[in-house]
Amino acid sequence: MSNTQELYNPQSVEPAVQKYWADNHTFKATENTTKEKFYCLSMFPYPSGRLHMGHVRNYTIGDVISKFQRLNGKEVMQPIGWDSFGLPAENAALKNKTAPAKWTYSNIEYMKNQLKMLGFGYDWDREITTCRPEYYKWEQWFFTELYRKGLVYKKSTSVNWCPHDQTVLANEQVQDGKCWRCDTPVVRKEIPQWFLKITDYAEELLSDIDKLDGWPEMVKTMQKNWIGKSEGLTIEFDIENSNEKLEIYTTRPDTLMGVTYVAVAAGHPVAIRAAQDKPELAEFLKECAATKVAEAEIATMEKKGMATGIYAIHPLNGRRVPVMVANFVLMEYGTGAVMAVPAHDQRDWDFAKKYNLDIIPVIRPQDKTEADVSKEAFVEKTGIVYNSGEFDGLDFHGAFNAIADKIEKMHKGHRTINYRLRDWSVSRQRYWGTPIPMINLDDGQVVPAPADQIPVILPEDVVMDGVQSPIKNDRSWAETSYNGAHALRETDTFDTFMESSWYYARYCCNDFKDGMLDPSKTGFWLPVDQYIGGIEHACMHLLYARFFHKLLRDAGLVSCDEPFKKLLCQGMVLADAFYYIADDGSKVWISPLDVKTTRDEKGRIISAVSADGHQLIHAGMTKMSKSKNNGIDPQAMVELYGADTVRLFMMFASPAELTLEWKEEGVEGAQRFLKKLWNTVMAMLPYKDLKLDLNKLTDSQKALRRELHKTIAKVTDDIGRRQTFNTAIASIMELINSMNRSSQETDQDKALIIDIINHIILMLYPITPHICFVLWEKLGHTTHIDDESWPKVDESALKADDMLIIVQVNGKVRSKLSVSVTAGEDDVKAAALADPSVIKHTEGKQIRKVIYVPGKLLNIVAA
RNA sequence: GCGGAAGUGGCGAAAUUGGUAUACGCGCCAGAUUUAGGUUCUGGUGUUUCGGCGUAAGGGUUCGAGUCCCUUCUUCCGCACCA
Repeated sequence: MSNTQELYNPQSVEPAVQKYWADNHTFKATENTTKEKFYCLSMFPYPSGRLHMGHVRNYTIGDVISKFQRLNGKEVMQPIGWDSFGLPAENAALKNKTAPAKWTYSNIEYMKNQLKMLGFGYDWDREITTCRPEYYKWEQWFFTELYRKGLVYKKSTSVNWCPHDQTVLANEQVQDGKCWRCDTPVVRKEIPQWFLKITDYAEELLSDIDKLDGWPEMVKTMQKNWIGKSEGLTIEFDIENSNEKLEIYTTRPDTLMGVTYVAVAAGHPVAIRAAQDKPELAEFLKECAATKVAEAEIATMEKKGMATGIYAIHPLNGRRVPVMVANFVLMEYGTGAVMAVPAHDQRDWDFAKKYNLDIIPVIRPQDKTEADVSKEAFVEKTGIVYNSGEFDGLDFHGAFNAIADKIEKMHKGHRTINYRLRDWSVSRQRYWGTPIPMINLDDGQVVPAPADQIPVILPEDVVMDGVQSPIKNDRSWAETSYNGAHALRETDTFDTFMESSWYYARYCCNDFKDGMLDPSKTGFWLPVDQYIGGIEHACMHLLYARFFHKLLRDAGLVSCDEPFKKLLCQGMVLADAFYYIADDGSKVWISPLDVKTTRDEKGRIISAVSADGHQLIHAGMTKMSKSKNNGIDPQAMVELYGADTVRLFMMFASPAELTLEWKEEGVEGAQRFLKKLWNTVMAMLPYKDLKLDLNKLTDSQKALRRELHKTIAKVTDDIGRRQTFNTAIASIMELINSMNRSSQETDQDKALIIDIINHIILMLYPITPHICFVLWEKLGHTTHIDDESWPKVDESALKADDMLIIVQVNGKVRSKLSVSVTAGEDDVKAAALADPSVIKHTEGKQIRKVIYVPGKLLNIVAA
């Protein structure tokens, strides 16, 4: 390499290319009807202050897909915005003695520049910031519309309550059952909240999952399970010496005759009434209220219960069964009461053993006369009913129907389709969110805010006290009037999932002033062709957005049934974590950037030492986090290696759906690849105008050109269909390796290499756009690479004269034969049987069978 | 607890429809270049008693299994107020 040759310097290349894109509005999307549209969307970031590697991974994937589709002739819209309401802003405001709004806006400014440094092709004219009234006013308007349609209601539900601060806590703010601010034990408390009737759409949300061809199976399965449709029976139990009824729901009516007790939630009216004259029960109800409102918490805690002293009457056999209060029964699910069949439900069995309740088996295995329930419950649905009088001998379905018929005839219940999905509680008792546009009149009536009071503006210049929302503290904010009468505004704000449920639609018309959405624009762009985000959103965000989309459709604002055609869920970003134990016994975590490792001959890490000389323990690869001090700052990486290197590494190191392990050596490898590419192009520049004559190719030139076109086919398929970006890059690397090994003597050789280089640069452009932009220019092209087309496969180049046949004997590879593509099965068989290695392994044996997979493999079965 | 994934060399991974296990990269080893270190270049790199054996463990289907079926183990993600 000559000293005068220009070196690869991403720090000068990248800002220049980014400036060109900004000046020329290269990535502006218009409703250009001559091209097919492609809407590519990455989940918008919460503006936490700085971009993290998870963002960079998400947005790199989105940008690669966008630039690929662009070269494939699509009108691509790739927008970006800020999911800017939320809890962290309140905490940060308190810590930094500022206001959530101010903190949020300055974060947005900072992060916007970080996004620009990475070369993402966003249409910045479509930017959305959800905490701006121009955005949330439409959300408020829409909510009042839903209220008028009867899709909004108010009911009481449990929240985490800190008795000391007199405030509601998020699950995140409850640590070990205590308030994170004051360490007071947290209790559950019932407060009235606004709900959206997502259950009205449960059936459609479930059945439309089958339309989502472009979604990963696992996400669809998770959503189906989340919605949790079941068919069962609602049954009324009479209460002894009372007119009250106890309503329960079961999916196992076949076991009804085995009910030995009924369990109710601690908040159930029957439990509360029973506790009035039983102090120990009242004490137990209090204990039950002392847990967090998280399902995982409740499902894994010790199951506890207490008898109420009340008895229910079995609707079929009249048996007196005790009513128990159980800490694992939730008021939020179903009716807040369950029937218990300890013989055929493991949780009921454990509970019955613990509290000495009867266990009566009523289902036996098909091949036995009795079920053994002495050690565990018999939970199979495949058994036969017994001990159940007239229902004896029936199977699950037979018993289900017979018992359901009987209960319905007795007017003691009815068949019910039930969903695990619960209505969406949208009220939050926090400040930094969209004010709920409802008004409480002095006479107790609640009405939606009239159109002329929308937007209900959230004041931005506030002082946080760390406990109570400023709009709850400031009564004057709530003061309003309704039809001339005095009234008070709702001071709760919306769940932030509200904003993220429709932002994708607003991007189509972010400056539209006459309504929430412009149907002519949403009709053009929607549905989103490709959505990209983390798997952690599989159930909640993606389900809420699908629900909202159907609400928007029913309001005539969008015209399709589903918002996201294709979905890609990217994996987390991990990094090495190292620590040493300090004198006080605590772990001191050292950033992987400050650790020196030594390896043995195999490359295993044998020791790790920190910059200040501490021997470190390697805790393995874990999710990047503050607590383990293993977060890698994307900006520092871009400054050190350049955006193209960071992007290349991210796309190459693992498939998009799997976790990505951040390794400095790997990043260096990506940079080495780009340097080599740069140097190769520089060295070939003098020959850039040589033309390839396809009629005069030698055999080895034909072979290399075949490899080029095979690579084009593979990269096109890998990026466009399979979305396996890592293998696309690997095959480009293989092509470069072959090219470097090839002869470079003649003008034809050099012309072929120039041809290959031009194709490689086009294929790498979606991944490493800056270097490709510059190299394309240097190769003398008169148009910019942004305006080029994706390379096409020349089918004639793929034709080969020979093919490789794998020859196996009894399934083990014994030989590889190169035969003419015209060879048939008999030719291949004859050649294989003449092969010395095959002869050696078939000697003295009889050939029983020969299996031929045309053009690929021949297996000789010999014994 | 419930629901969803993942497990292949020293490491990240590849093998797309049941048909060559380990492509590509990292690391490591050796050599060349360099005053030295780094850089760069070239070659090697699952294991082995050289028959084989090898895809978390065990079993099964098949001419043929990383891939399909059954059992078990381990790790990760979500569980409704973090976003």
